[in-house]
Amino acid sequence: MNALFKALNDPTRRAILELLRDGPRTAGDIAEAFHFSKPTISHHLDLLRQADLVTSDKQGQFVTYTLNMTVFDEIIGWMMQFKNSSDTTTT
Amino acid sequence: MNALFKALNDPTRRAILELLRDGPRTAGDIAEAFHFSKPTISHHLDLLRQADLVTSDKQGQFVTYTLNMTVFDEIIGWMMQFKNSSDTTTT
DNA sequence: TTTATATTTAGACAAATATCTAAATAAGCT
DNA sequence: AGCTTATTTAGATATTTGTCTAAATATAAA
Repeated sequence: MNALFKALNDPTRRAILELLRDGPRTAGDIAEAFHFSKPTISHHLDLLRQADLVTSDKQGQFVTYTLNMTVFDEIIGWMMQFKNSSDTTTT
Repeated sequence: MNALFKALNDPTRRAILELLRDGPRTAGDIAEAFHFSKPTISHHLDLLRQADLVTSDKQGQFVTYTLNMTVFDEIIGWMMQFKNSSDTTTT
């Protein structure tokens, strides 16, 4: 949970997730989409991977990153716990 | 959105939110629930307020903090955008 | 085997963050 | 007015974070 919120607490990393929403991308392609150095993007990808928000897969020289959507359920669940806290109505 | 994720990126602040789930609390009551100084908790409450996750209301000497649940919809909405990214089925 | 390409690792550094103590502010009480 | 209680503000400090350049690693191609 800690790694998850940590990973989400950066606009570049959130933008990377939004980019991956359109499909998997190689590290190089992701780096080209931003005005940061490749090592910087590599570091961001590492944090996203630590949070399990993305998976990586090496094919030859290329490393492809893919969005892992299952984790979002965890956060949504955490959020939901607040939504209904003082709401006693039944729909 | 930035202030929101920033506020959520700290275990103490998330614990404060969970505490407020059971109802409003004064700054002092919240501080007592943690092993940090009052100024530290005051600062955390400030960040939560900046993110609009809580509201504060001064009654005499006491400041009561209340969970603001409407903001959670914003995050849940952001999350949902990922859940359905590669899901083309219509329910 | 040398060269080129893709990516990560290492190390440095400035900026942001979480925490503390001391002091300031504000309200209530005697 | 003076004292007490509740909370915030100010300033200091150690840690974490985001970024960079240079170097290392790994794969492919010639």
